[in-house]
Amino acid sequence: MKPTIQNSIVLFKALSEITRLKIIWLLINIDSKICVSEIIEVLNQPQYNVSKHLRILRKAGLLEESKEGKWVYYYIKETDSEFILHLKKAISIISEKRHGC
Amino acid sequence: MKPTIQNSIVLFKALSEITRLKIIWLLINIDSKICVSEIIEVLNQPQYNVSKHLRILRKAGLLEESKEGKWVYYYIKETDSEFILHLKKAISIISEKRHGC
DNA sequence: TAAACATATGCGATATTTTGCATATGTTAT
DNA sequence: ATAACATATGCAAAATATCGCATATGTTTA
Repeated sequence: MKPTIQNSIVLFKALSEITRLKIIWLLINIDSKICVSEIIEVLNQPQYNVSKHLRILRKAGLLEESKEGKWVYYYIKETDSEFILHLKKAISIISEKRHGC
Repeated sequence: MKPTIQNSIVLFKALSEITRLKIIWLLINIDSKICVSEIIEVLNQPQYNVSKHLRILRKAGLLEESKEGKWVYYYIKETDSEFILHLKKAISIISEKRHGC
């Protein structure tokens, strides 16, 4: 299905914040799931902000979560949306330098 | 050249506002230049806002302008950035419904 | 059961973005 | 030169997003 312009805005907004874009970039590039505490460590951001940003990414349809005991893992949601596939390809091109720290 | 994460943020922000996304969608889909007053008419937005949004899109590197007499025409900037090319492909997929009015 | 750990969320403070208005700039027509 | 038209811009107000803190929820370990 083609996205509406409103859908598209939600996705572009989700990707317009640096911590969120770093999370997505990381997940696309490592190509596996990762738990919240690892994201906090890699990006060096407070727990509550990482948590809020993950929620926004999940609501936008970019991520999914799986709860495993104490931990919550996040991973890139599978999609057949051409729109999202193009966005992912774009993100995978972003330069690697200085994403953590 | 690969974009930095900061470059990417500028682009995603530029595309995160509905009037701006509509302008880009329009220009990609008509595949020609268009003058400011036409954009104002099609999108039914005040002149000063259209003008400001065009400026943001131009500064982000998505549009270029050409002044012709009284009028200023805007058009999609040619690029060889793979990142921007993927974004354009994504945008061209967005559903046509209700972009004006 | 209590403590420790991992994550989420409500709310006010702060920062950023967008809007609306007034006005400026530049061009063409009379 | 003046008027009419097309577009741009500065600034304050309004709207929105983000952050920081406190605290809540849920899970495991002692």
